[in-house]
Amino acid sequence: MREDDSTWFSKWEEELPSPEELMPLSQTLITHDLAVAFDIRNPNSPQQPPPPPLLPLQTPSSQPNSAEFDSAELGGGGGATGDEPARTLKRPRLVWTPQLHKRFVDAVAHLGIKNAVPKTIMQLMSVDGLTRENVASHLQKYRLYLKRMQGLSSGGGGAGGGLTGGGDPATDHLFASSPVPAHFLHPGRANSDNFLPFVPVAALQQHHHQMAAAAAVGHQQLQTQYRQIGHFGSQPNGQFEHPFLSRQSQTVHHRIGAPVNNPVVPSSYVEDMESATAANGRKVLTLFPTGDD
DNA sequence: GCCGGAATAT
DNA sequence: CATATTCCGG
Repeated sequence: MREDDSTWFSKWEEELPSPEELMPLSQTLITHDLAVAFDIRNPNSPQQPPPPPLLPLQTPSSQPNSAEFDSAELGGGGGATGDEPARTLKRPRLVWTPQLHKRFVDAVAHLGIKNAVPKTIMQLMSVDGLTRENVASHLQKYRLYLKRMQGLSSGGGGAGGGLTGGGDPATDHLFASSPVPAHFLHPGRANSDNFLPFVPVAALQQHHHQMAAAAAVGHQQLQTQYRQIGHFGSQPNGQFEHPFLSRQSQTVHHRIGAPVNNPVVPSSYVEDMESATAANGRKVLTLFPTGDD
C-alpha cells in the first residue's frame, strides 16, 4: 500500500504551503481540523480557542533517504477550506510508529514495570497529544507481546537482537523493532541488570511538555509529520497536521526515471535499528527522552 | 472521581 | 490487525 503514485506529491506540493495553515503555529498547535471545527479560521476572531486537543505527534520518516509524507486528504479537490463541521471532534488514530514505540519502550524500561503505568509512561514520553488512553491501549498490547515472548523464547532473549529469537512471525511487527529490555520479560527473574536507581517519577510535572517533547525529539531528524493512512470513509475529514516545525525534506526524489538505486522501501516501516550494543562499545543505556533511533 | 487493566468495539 | 472505547475493579 505504500505504492504511492507520483500524483500525490504533485498535488502535495501545490497544496503544501498553505499560508494560513502554515503560519498559525504561533503558539497553540492547533490542527487544521480543529480550527475548522471551531470555526475559528477567521483572522477576525481575536478569540483564542482553548488548546485542548492537539495532536502533533512526531512521526519521523523511516529513513533519511526515503521521503514520505503525510497523506493529507484535502478537501478532495472540493473544498480544501473547511466545511465539515463535524462537531464531533475526534482525534485521529494514533499511529504508533517505531520511533514512538521506542520512546514508549524506553519510558517503560526506565520506569520499571512497577511504575510503568499509562499515566507515568505518557508523561515520561512527553509526546504531546499522547493520551493516557493511547498509552494504555498500547501498553496492553505490549504486555501481551512480552508475555508471548516470555513463553516462546526463554533463554533466547529476543531482546537485544532485532529479530527476536524464536523467529517471530510478523506478529511482532512494530514490537520487534524495539529492543526489549531483558528485565521486562521476567520480572522476578535474573537480575543481571535490574538497576533502576532513579526513576525520578517525581518529575511528573506537566509544565514544559510540548516544548520538552519538541526539543527532545527535535534534536535529530525531526520531521514533524504524521500521516494518516488512507482510511477514507472512516474519517469525514482528513486530518492533517500542521508543520509546526520546518518540514524540510531532503528532496531526494528523482524519480524522473532514474532508478539508480534507492530500492523502494518494501513497504511499511523499515526495521532499521542500529544496535549500539557493539562488541566492545558498551551500550549506554539509552537515556529515555532521546530522540535517538 | 480518577486510574489502571482487561474486554470489547471500530 | 491496530487502536479506540467501554467496562470493571481499586
